[in-house]
Amino acid sequence: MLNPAQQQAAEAGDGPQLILAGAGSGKTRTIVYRIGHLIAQTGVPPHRILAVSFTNKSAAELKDRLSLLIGDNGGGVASGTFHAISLRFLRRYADALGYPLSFQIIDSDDQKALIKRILKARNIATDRLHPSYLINWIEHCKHAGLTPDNTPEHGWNGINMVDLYAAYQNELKRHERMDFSDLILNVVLLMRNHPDIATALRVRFDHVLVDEYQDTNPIQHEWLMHLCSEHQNLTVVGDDDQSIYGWRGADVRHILEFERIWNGATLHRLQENYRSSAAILKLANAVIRENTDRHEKELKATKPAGEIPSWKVCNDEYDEARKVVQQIEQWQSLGYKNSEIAILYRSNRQSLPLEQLCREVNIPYRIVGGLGFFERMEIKDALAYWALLNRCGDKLQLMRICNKPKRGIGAKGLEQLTAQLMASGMHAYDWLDLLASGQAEGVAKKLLPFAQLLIEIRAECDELPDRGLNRILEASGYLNSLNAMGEIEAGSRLDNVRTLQDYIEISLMQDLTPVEFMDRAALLQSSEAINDNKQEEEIDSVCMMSLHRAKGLEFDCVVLPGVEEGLLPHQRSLDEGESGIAEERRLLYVGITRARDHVLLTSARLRRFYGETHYPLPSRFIKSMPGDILQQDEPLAAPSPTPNMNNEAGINIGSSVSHPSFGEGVILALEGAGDAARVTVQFRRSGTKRLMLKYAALQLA
DNA sequence: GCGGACTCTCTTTTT
DNA sequence: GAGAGTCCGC
Repeated sequence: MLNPAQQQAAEAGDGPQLILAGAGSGKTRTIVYRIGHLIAQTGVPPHRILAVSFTNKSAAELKDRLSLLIGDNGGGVASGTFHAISLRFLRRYADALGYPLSFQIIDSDDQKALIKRILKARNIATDRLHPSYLINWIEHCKHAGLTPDNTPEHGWNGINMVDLYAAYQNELKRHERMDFSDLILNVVLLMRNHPDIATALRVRFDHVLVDEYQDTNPIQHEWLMHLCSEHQNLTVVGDDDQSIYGWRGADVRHILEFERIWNGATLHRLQENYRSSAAILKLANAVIRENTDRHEKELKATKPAGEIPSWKVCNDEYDEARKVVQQIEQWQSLGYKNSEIAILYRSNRQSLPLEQLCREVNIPYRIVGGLGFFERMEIKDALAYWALLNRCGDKLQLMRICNKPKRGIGAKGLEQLTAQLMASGMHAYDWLDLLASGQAEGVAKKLLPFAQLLIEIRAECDELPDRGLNRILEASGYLNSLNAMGEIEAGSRLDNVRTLQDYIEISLMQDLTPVEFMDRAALLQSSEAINDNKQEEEIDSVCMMSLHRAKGLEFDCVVLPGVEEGLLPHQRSLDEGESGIAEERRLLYVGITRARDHVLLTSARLRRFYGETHYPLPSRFIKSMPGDILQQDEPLAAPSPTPNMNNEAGINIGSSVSHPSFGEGVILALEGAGDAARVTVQFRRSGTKRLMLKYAALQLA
């Protein structure tokens, strides 16, 4: 079943184990077998084993495979994402941090709104401090394990950032909310500052296993340290070449220096790739080889050569979509199922033209990720109603829906309402009860019918399969307010609400409490893993998702669209310099190694982004793929030099030039001749411009 | 408080 | 280019 290296890793004894597992080398399989080995051969009780992963998808897969191997639903092995496991701990101990155990999680939308409110209250204009910059900075602190108390002073345009961090944390606490990073940080704080809790958590597990270890950030590292320092039974599996979460604070050094950090760690290497054809691996190896600062290694193919991957240059994103569709149809004719075909892009917005064309030619597709189901407005509204009805909704949720549908509460009224609610010191749902009992004053009177409705419906809730969701949405007039939005929009929103109703019914059949359902919704945010009825999977559809989301997955056929400068590598990472580019290269490597049989890369010469037109060059990564490992439909070097345009400077298409005010750029096109000659230049910083060659004062760079 | 017109930002990636 | 956020007149 396992090859010798996998078996050695799976059956290793106690103590820290580092499994360096290349793409497609049977990583998850090895982890699952190791867990099986611990239980069956070593006699470790299943519930004393903790398996940690990063994404819901890989957590779900681990669970599935464990169930297959061990049966009995994985036999009670504790598993989940860092965030989900942390939440489980916090639901038990968060009171030690001054949080009620019923705290909720704030999603990124509400987080942004909260940050904006804080900035506004302090008269800090968004052009002086951009909200998302502040959010990123705070997250950065949290990933590093810093609280407002021990964060070194940081000024930005004369603004004290640490103050804002503290204010944000206060607001969160006041609203009884934690953000995603808090989940991890707060568990660490519990373990740092509460020896009794630290001990309780530490003795809970005898073995801890971590998947995708290359993506751990310092706070997760400390989290593991606390749990494992005593028994040292930490098994980590990962691949430094697939580290793609640097922006989330992931630090490859945790895996590169694992043996130094965990004394006496045993190293296992899995380098045989069972997934991809030799031709695909050749391409992947060529790409990743260019990165420095990595474990020197090369994936070994176990499969025959197969088809050489190809690269197509397209005119624009629609032409690209057409070529992608053509390729998909060809793969279909070879007998590949849609579900074995994936389109993996760098940025979610790239899906738009692809979706459009797939719809036109009737290729069923499924978008994984993008705007998450639980992030949609109508779902957040409906959940707020439902949570208040089921006595777990909080102030933010009441504020969210108090004027949906319109109840005559505007900005002023909202302010008063918040003040009243805060002054009461009550839970939002208790306060509504108080209103219903006739204690409403001022604006609060406008909420009276709603408060009474809640009490009325609660009485029948236990009988209803969705615990009153539909009743409250109907009776409150919320559904009508959706209907008023126009047929098409209302239709899809109502569909979503109905889907939510299904999810709630499923969760109730699984005996989940309302709070547990809210947790699930907050952590999953997209709807896939919640979906037990396989309805969606029955439609055989092409998968579209970001490269980040594709990590850990595999498909027969993979399309990587947009292999261009500015997209892959992404513009934002270009600005970060070498380390940013190295991560982009790993991203491409991850993309290529998802494929078993076929890979198609595409680049567009013209691409529209927020209304602007760009003329990207092919990705620099293409240069590390010579013609014998990548079929190119176009010669890579200088795209057909245009005849001499009578310019002494020797400027041609593809020439790098510099302009006194626009800076560096690349020539995209030449037209006309002599004094009338014009050039189109794509400047690195100033965008694309069409200039008279004679006056442009361009210099060859 | 509401609705319409206007302006401006946005999306790199995820829990 | 779309959707959200802001401003203003009613």
